[in-house]
Amino acid sequence: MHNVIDQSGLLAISTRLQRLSDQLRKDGQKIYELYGVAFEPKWFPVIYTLYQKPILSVVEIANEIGYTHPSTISLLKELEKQKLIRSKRDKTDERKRLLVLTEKGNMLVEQMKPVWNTMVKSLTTLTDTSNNIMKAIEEVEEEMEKQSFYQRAQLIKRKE
Amino acid sequence: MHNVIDQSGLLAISTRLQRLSDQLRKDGQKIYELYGVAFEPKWFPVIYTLYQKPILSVVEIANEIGYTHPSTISLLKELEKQKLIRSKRDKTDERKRLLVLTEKGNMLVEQMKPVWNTMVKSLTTLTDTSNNIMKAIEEVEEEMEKQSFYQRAQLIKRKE
DNA sequence: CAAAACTACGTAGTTAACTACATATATGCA
DNA sequence: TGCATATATGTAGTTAACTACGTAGTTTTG
Repeated sequence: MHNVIDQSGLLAISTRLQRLSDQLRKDGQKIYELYGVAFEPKWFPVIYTLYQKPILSVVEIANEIGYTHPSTISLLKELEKQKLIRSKRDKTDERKRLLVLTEKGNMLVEQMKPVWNTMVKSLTTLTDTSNNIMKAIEEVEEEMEKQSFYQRAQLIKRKE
Repeated sequence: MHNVIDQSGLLAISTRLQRLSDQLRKDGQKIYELYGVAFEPKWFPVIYTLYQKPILSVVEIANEIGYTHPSTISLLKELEKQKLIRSKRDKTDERKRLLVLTEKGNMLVEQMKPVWNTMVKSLTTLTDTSNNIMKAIEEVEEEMEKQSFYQRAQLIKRKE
Protein backbone atom coordinates (compact mmCIF):
# COMPACT_ATOMS: atom_id res chain seq x y z
CA MET A 1 0.00 0.00 0.00
CA HIS A 2 1.89 3.06 -1.18
CA ASN A 3 -0.70 5.76 -0.84
CA VAL A 4 -1.27 6.46 2.80
CA ILE A 5 -3.61 9.13 4.14
CA ASP A 6 -2.80 10.40 7.59
CA GLN A 7 -5.32 11.92 9.97
CA SER A 8 -4.85 15.44 8.69
CA GLY A 9 -5.51 13.99 5.25
CA LEU A 10 -8.72 12.60 6.63
CA LEU A 11 -9.55 16.06 7.85
CA ALA A 12 -8.92 17.39 4.43
CA ILE A 13 -10.65 15.03 2.10
CA SER A 14 -14.32 15.72 2.58
CA THR A 15 -14.05 19.46 3.09
CA ARG A 16 -11.57 19.86 0.28
CA LEU A 17 -13.77 17.96 -2.13
CA GLN A 18 -16.60 20.24 -1.25
CA ARG A 19 -14.58 23.42 -1.49
CA LEU A 20 -13.22 22.41 -4.86
CA SER A 21 -16.73 21.75 -6.05
CA ASP A 22 -17.86 25.17 -4.76
CA GLN A 23 -14.95 26.96 -6.36
CA LEU A 24 -15.65 25.39 -9.73
CA ARG A 25 -19.30 26.33 -9.49
CA LYS A 26 -18.55 29.93 -8.60
CA ASP A 27 -16.02 30.29 -11.38
CA GLY A 28 -18.56 28.70 -13.71
CA GLN A 29 -21.00 31.46 -12.83
CA LYS A 30 -18.38 34.11 -13.56
CA ILE A 31 -17.64 32.52 -16.93
CA TYR A 32 -21.31 32.77 -17.92
CA GLU A 33 -21.17 36.42 -16.91
CA LEU A 34 -18.01 36.85 -18.98
CA TYR A 35 -19.98 35.70 -22.01
CA GLY A 36 -22.88 37.89 -21.02
CA VAL A 37 -25.43 35.11 -20.84
CA ALA A 38 -28.13 34.71 -18.24
CA PHE A 39 -27.39 31.21 -17.10
CA GLU A 40 -26.60 29.66 -13.75
CA PRO A 41 -24.34 26.64 -13.27
CA LYS A 42 -26.97 24.81 -11.26
CA TRP A 43 -29.28 24.86 -14.29
CA PHE A 44 -26.78 22.96 -16.38
CA PRO A 45 -27.54 19.38 -15.37
CA VAL A 46 -31.27 19.61 -16.14
CA ILE A 47 -30.90 21.64 -19.33
CA TYR A 48 -28.10 19.48 -20.68
CA THR A 49 -29.94 16.27 -19.81
CA LEU A 50 -33.12 17.46 -21.55
CA TYR A 51 -31.04 18.53 -24.52
CA GLN A 52 -29.74 14.98 -24.85
CA LYS A 53 -32.94 13.16 -23.88
CA PRO A 54 -35.74 15.48 -24.94
CA ILE A 55 -38.65 14.02 -22.94
CA LEU A 56 -38.21 12.87 -19.37
CA SER A 57 -40.30 12.63 -16.22
CA VAL A 58 -39.37 14.26 -12.92
CA VAL A 59 -37.89 11.15 -11.38
CA GLU A 60 -36.07 10.22 -14.58
CA ILE A 61 -34.38 13.63 -14.56
CA ALA A 62 -33.56 13.28 -10.87
CA ASN A 63 -31.83 9.97 -11.57
CA GLU A 64 -29.96 11.33 -14.56
CA ILE A 65 -28.57 14.29 -12.66
CA GLY A 66 -28.10 12.35 -9.44
CA TYR A 67 -30.17 14.57 -7.16
CA THR A 68 -33.12 13.56 -5.05
CA HIS A 69 -36.47 14.26 -6.63
CA PRO A 70 -37.45 17.09 -4.24
CA SER A 71 -34.26 18.95 -5.14
CA THR A 72 -34.99 18.30 -8.78
CA ILE A 73 -38.55 19.61 -8.43
CA SER A 74 -37.33 22.93 -7.07
CA LEU A 75 -34.85 23.23 -9.92
CA LEU A 76 -37.61 22.41 -12.42
CA LYS A 77 -39.86 25.10 -10.91
CA GLU A 78 -37.13 27.65 -11.37
CA LEU A 79 -36.55 26.60 -14.97
CA GLU A 80 -40.27 26.69 -15.72
CA LYS A 81 -40.45 30.20 -14.28
CA GLN A 82 -37.60 31.10 -16.64
CA LYS A 83 -39.66 29.52 -19.45
CA LEU A 84 -36.71 27.34 -20.41
CA ILE A 85 -38.70 24.14 -19.94
CA ARG A 86 -42.37 23.22 -19.85
CA SER A 87 -44.28 20.16 -18.75
CA LYS A 88 -47.34 18.13 -19.63
CA ARG A 89 -49.04 15.11 -18.10
CA ASP A 90 -48.21 11.71 -19.54
CA LYS A 91 -51.47 10.52 -21.13
CA THR A 92 -50.71 6.85 -20.56
CA ASP A 93 -49.73 7.35 -16.92
CA GLU A 94 -51.45 10.26 -15.24
CA ARG A 95 -48.97 10.26 -12.35
CA LYS A 96 -46.15 11.37 -14.57
CA ARG A 97 -45.23 14.87 -15.58
CA LEU A 98 -43.12 15.00 -18.70
CA LEU A 99 -40.58 17.80 -19.15
CA VAL A 100 -39.26 19.24 -22.40
CA LEU A 101 -37.15 22.23 -23.38
CA THR A 102 -39.11 25.19 -24.72
CA GLU A 103 -38.09 27.01 -27.89
CA LYS A 104 -36.38 29.54 -25.61
CA GLY A 105 -34.62 26.66 -23.89
CA ASN A 106 -33.37 25.23 -27.14
CA MET A 107 -32.14 28.63 -28.28
CA LEU A 108 -30.31 29.04 -25.01
CA VAL A 109 -28.59 25.71 -25.50
CA GLU A 110 -27.31 26.90 -28.87
CA GLN A 111 -26.07 30.10 -27.24
CA MET A 112 -24.43 28.09 -24.49
CA LYS A 113 -22.49 25.74 -26.71
CA PRO A 114 -19.45 28.01 -27.23
CA VAL A 115 -19.43 28.82 -23.52
CA TRP A 116 -19.51 25.17 -22.56
CA ASN A 117 -16.79 24.56 -25.09
CA THR A 118 -14.59 27.14 -23.41
CA MET A 119 -15.35 25.62 -20.02
CA VAL A 120 -14.43 22.17 -21.23
CA LYS A 121 -11.12 23.47 -22.55
CA SER A 122 -10.40 25.44 -19.40
CA LEU A 123 -11.29 22.54 -17.15
CA THR A 124 -9.22 20.18 -19.23
CA THR A 125 -6.07 22.25 -18.77
CA LEU A 126 -6.87 22.68 -15.09
CA THR A 127 -7.18 18.95 -14.49
CA ASP A 128 -4.48 17.73 -16.82
CA THR A 129 -2.24 16.69 -13.93
CA SER A 130 -0.39 13.47 -13.26
CA ASN A 131 -3.20 12.19 -11.06
CA ASN A 132 -6.26 13.04 -13.12
CA ILE A 133 -9.11 14.06 -10.86
CA MET A 134 -11.95 12.84 -13.07
CA LYS A 135 -10.37 9.43 -13.33
CA ALA A 136 -9.61 9.45 -9.62
CA ILE A 137 -13.27 10.13 -8.86
CA GLU A 138 -14.36 7.35 -11.18
CA GLU A 139 -11.92 4.97 -9.60
CA VAL A 140 -13.01 5.81 -6.07
CA GLU A 141 -16.66 5.47 -7.11
CA GLU A 142 -15.85 2.03 -8.50
CA GLU A 143 -14.05 1.04 -5.32
CA MET A 144 -16.98 2.25 -3.24
CA GLU A 145 -19.32 0.14 -5.32
CA LYS A 146 -17.23 -2.92 -4.58
CA GLN A 147 -17.09 -2.01 -0.91
CA SER A 148 -18.09 1.23 0.76
CA PHE A 149 -15.98 3.31 3.14
CA TYR A 150 -18.20 1.98 5.92
CA GLN A 151 -17.94 -1.67 4.93
CA ARG A 152 -14.17 -1.43 4.79
CA ALA A 153 -14.15 0.07 8.27
CA GLN A 154 -16.34 -2.77 9.54
CA LEU A 155 -13.89 -5.38 8.29
CA ILE A 156 -10.92 -3.56 9.75
CA LYS A 157 -12.68 -3.29 13.11
CA ARG A 158 -13.52 -7.00 13.10
CA LYS A 159 -9.84 -7.86 12.71
CA GLU A 160 -8.76 -5.71 15.64
CA MET B 1 -3.24 17.24 -23.95
CA HIS B 2 -4.24 13.66 -23.24
CA ASN B 3 -6.90 14.09 -20.62
CA VAL B 4 -9.96 15.54 -22.23
CA ILE B 5 -13.22 16.21 -20.41
CA ASP B 6 -16.30 16.27 -22.58
CA GLN B 7 -19.44 18.18 -21.78
CA SER B 8 -21.02 15.35 -19.86
CA GLY B 9 -17.79 15.23 -17.86
CA LEU B 10 -18.32 18.89 -17.14
CA LEU B 11 -21.80 18.01 -15.94
CA ALA B 12 -20.32 15.44 -13.71
CA ILE B 13 -17.41 17.09 -12.03
CA SER B 14 -18.95 19.52 -9.58
CA THR B 15 -21.90 17.37 -8.57
CA ARG B 16 -19.80 14.25 -8.35
CA LEU B 17 -17.25 15.93 -6.13
CA GLN B 18 -20.03 16.99 -3.85
CA ARG B 19 -21.73 13.63 -3.78
CA LEU B 20 -18.48 11.88 -3.02
CA SER B 21 -17.88 14.29 -0.17
CA ASP B 22 -21.41 13.67 1.15
CA GLN B 23 -21.06 9.93 0.88
CA LEU B 24 -17.81 9.94 2.83
CA ARG B 25 -19.34 12.12 5.52
CA LYS B 26 -22.38 9.87 5.90
CA ASP B 27 -20.27 6.75 6.07
CA GLY B 28 -18.06 8.53 8.60
CA GLN B 29 -21.10 9.04 10.78
CA LYS B 30 -21.99 5.36 10.53
CA ILE B 31 -18.45 4.38 11.48
CA TYR B 32 -18.70 6.46 14.67
CA GLU B 33 -21.96 4.66 15.42
CA LEU B 34 -20.26 1.33 14.77
CA TYR B 35 -17.80 2.16 17.50
CA GLY B 36 -20.60 3.39 19.71
CA VAL B 37 -19.20 6.87 20.21
CA ALA B 38 -21.21 10.09 20.24
CA PHE B 39 -19.32 12.03 17.64
CA GLU B 40 -20.28 13.72 14.40
CA PRO B 41 -18.01 14.01 11.37
CA LYS B 42 -18.53 17.76 11.17
CA TRP B 43 -16.96 18.14 14.63
CA PHE B 44 -13.74 16.56 13.47
CA PRO B 45 -11.98 19.57 11.94
CA VAL B 46 -12.34 21.78 15.02
CA ILE B 47 -11.61 19.05 17.56
CA TYR B 48 -8.62 17.74 15.66
CA THR B 49 -7.25 21.22 15.08
CA LEU B 50 -7.54 22.10 18.77
CA TYR B 51 -5.94 18.79 19.64
CA GLN B 52 -2.90 19.75 17.56
CA LYS B 53 -2.85 23.45 18.39
CA PRO B 54 -4.35 23.70 21.88
CA ILE B 55 -5.18 27.42 22.01
CA LEU B 56 -6.65 29.23 19.04
CA SER B 57 -8.97 32.15 18.39
CA VAL B 58 -12.16 31.91 16.34
CA VAL B 59 -10.63 33.25 13.14
CA GLU B 60 -7.51 31.14 13.55
CA ILE B 61 -9.67 28.04 13.74
CA ALA B 62 -11.72 29.18 10.76
CA ASN B 63 -8.53 29.52 8.74
CA GLU B 64 -7.17 26.19 9.86
CA ILE B 65 -10.33 24.30 8.90
CA GLY B 66 -10.98 26.39 5.82
CA TYR B 67 -14.49 27.55 6.68
CA THR B 68 -15.75 31.09 6.95
CA HIS B 69 -15.83 32.45 10.46
CA PRO B 70 -19.65 32.51 10.76
CA SER B 71 -19.78 28.81 9.91
CA THR B 72 -17.02 28.22 12.42
CA ILE B 73 -18.86 30.17 15.13
CA SER B 74 -21.93 27.98 14.79
CA LEU B 75 -19.77 24.86 15.01
CA LEU B 76 -18.05 26.26 18.09
CA LYS B 77 -21.41 26.97 19.73
CA GLU B 78 -22.42 23.38 19.20
CA LEU B 79 -19.16 22.08 20.63
CA GLU B 80 -19.43 24.37 23.63
CA LYS B 81 -22.94 23.09 24.26
CA GLN B 82 -21.48 19.58 24.17
CA LYS B 83 -18.88 20.80 26.66
CA LEU B 84 -16.09 19.52 24.42
CA ILE B 85 -14.48 22.96 24.18
CA ARG B 86 -14.58 26.13 26.21
CA SER B 87 -13.48 29.68 25.61
CA LYS B 88 -12.01 32.66 27.40
CA ARG B 89 -11.17 36.20 26.40
CA ASP B 90 -7.60 36.93 25.41
CA LYS B 91 -6.31 39.25 28.15
CA THR B 92 -3.88 41.03 25.84
CA ASP B 93 -6.47 41.55 23.10
CA GLU B 94 -10.03 41.86 24.34
CA ARG B 95 -11.46 41.29 20.87
CA LYS B 96 -10.25 37.72 20.79
CA ARG B 97 -11.96 34.67 22.18
CA LEU B 98 -9.57 31.80 22.76
CA LEU B 99 -10.80 28.23 22.44
CA VAL B 100 -9.43 25.14 24.14
CA LEU B 101 -10.53 21.52 24.54
CA THR B 102 -12.14 20.71 27.88
CA GLU B 103 -11.13 17.65 29.89
CA LYS B 104 -14.16 15.93 28.32
CA GLY B 105 -12.90 17.01 24.91
CA ASN B 106 -9.44 15.60 25.54
CA MET B 107 -10.89 12.32 26.77
CA LEU B 108 -13.03 12.11 23.67
CA VAL B 109 -9.96 12.58 21.47
CA GLU B 110 -8.32 9.62 23.19
CA GLN B 111 -11.47 7.57 22.62
CA MET B 112 -11.56 8.68 19.01
CA LYS B 113 -8.02 7.72 18.15
CA PRO B 114 -8.69 4.06 17.32
CA VAL B 115 -11.77 5.09 15.33
CA TRP B 116 -9.80 7.63 13.32
CA ASN B 117 -7.14 5.01 12.82
CA THR B 118 -9.69 2.65 11.32
CA MET B 119 -11.02 5.44 9.13
CA VAL B 120 -7.56 6.26 7.88
CA LYS B 121 -6.95 2.62 6.99
CA SER B 122 -10.33 2.25 5.35
CA LEU B 123 -9.94 5.46 3.37
CA THR B 124 -6.46 4.49 2.32
CA THR B 125 -7.63 1.22 0.75
CA LEU B 126 -10.57 3.05 -0.82
CA THR B 127 -8.37 5.63 -2.50
CA ASP B 128 -5.40 3.46 -3.36
CA THR B 129 -6.19 3.64 -7.07
CA SER B 130 -3.97 4.42 -10.02
CA ASN B 131 -5.08 8.06 -10.01
CA ASN B 132 -4.87 8.93 -6.33
CA ILE B 133 -7.68 11.29 -5.40
CA MET B 134 -5.84 13.14 -2.60
CA LYS B 135 -2.93 13.84 -4.90
CA ALA B 136 -5.33 14.78 -7.70
CA ILE B 137 -7.02 17.31 -5.42
CA GLU B 138 -3.67 18.75 -4.38
CA GLU B 139 -2.58 19.01 -7.98
CA VAL B 140 -5.78 20.72 -9.08
CA GLU B 141 -5.53 23.12 -6.13
CA GLU B 142 -1.98 23.95 -7.20
CA GLU B 143 -3.08 24.50 -10.79
CA MET B 144 -5.88 26.76 -9.60
CA GLU B 145 -3.45 28.78 -7.58
CA LYS B 146 -1.35 29.34 -10.70
CA GLN B 147 -4.44 30.21 -12.70
CA SER B 148 -8.09 29.73 -11.77
CA PHE B 149 -10.77 28.00 -13.83
CA TYR B 150 -12.13 31.47 -14.60
CA GLN B 151 -8.79 32.97 -15.63
CA ARG B 152 -8.15 30.07 -17.97
CA ALA B 153 -11.55 30.59 -19.55
CA GLN B 154 -10.80 34.31 -20.01
CA LEU B 155 -7.64 33.55 -21.94
CA ILE B 156 -9.35 30.95 -24.11
CA LYS B 157 -12.14 33.41 -24.91
CA ARG B 158 -9.64 36.13 -25.82
CA LYS B 159 -8.05 33.85 -28.41
CA GLU B 160 -11.37 33.03 -30.09
C1' DC C 1 -62.28 -7.30 -8.21
C1' DA C 2 -61.16 -5.11 -3.92
C1' DA C 3 -57.31 -4.54 -0.83
C1' DA C 4 -52.45 -4.05 -0.52
C1' DA C 5 -48.31 -2.57 -2.24
C1' DC C 6 -45.88 0.25 -5.20
C1' DT C 7 -44.66 4.42 -7.88
C1' DA C 8 -44.56 9.43 -9.01
C1' DC C 9 -44.91 13.70 -7.46
C1' DG C 10 -45.27 17.31 -4.16
C1' DT C 11 -44.69 19.88 0.41
C1' DA C 12 -42.62 20.99 4.82
C1' DG C 13 -38.98 21.34 7.57
C1' DT C 14 -33.91 20.74 8.44
C1' DT C 15 -29.10 21.44 7.71
C1' DA C 16 -24.73 23.37 6.83
C1' DA C 17 -22.61 26.17 4.24
C1' DC C 18 -22.45 30.99 2.47
C1' DT C 19 -22.53 36.60 2.03
C1' DA C 20 -23.50 40.94 3.92
C1' DC C 21 -23.72 43.70 7.58
C1' DA C 22 -22.94 45.34 12.56
C1' DT C 23 -20.20 46.13 16.63
C1' DA C 24 -16.24 46.34 19.55
C1' DT C 25 -11.45 46.68 20.21
C1' DA C 26 -6.71 47.70 18.59
C1' DT C 27 -3.30 50.08 15.89
C1' DG C 28 -1.05 53.57 13.23
C1' DC C 29 -0.19 58.02 11.90
C1' DA C 30 -0.87 63.31 11.19
C1' DT D 1 -3.65 62.12 21.06
C1' DG D 2 -7.53 61.38 18.61
C1' DC D 3 -9.31 59.99 14.15
C1' DA D 4 -9.07 56.61 10.37
C1' DT D 5 -8.32 52.10 9.33
C1' DA D 6 -7.89 47.35 10.33
C1' DT D 7 -9.07 43.23 12.87
C1' DA D 8 -12.04 39.92 15.60
C1' DT D 9 -16.25 38.46 16.55
C1' DG D 10 -21.08 38.15 16.09
C1' DT D 11 -25.90 38.25 13.80
C1' DA D 12 -29.28 37.96 10.07
C1' DG D 13 -30.72 36.27 6.07
C1' DT D 14 -29.95 33.30 1.89
C1' DT D 15 -29.09 29.13 -0.62
C1' DA D 16 -29.14 24.51 -2.19
C1' DA D 17 -29.01 20.36 -0.87
C1' DC D 18 -31.27 16.84 2.12
C1' DT D 19 -34.98 13.60 4.78
C1' DA D 20 -39.56 12.60 6.09
C1' DC D 21 -44.00 12.47 5.07
C1' DG D 22 -48.43 12.90 2.41
C1' DT D 23 -51.43 12.17 -1.68
C1' DA D 24 -52.89 10.37 -5.91
C1' DG D 25 -52.65 7.25 -9.43
C1' DT D 26 -51.15 2.19 -10.99
C1' DT D 27 -50.24 -2.61 -10.56
C1' DT D 28 -50.46 -6.97 -8.34
C1' DT D 29 -52.59 -10.53 -5.98
C1' DG D 30 -55.60 -13.49 -2.85
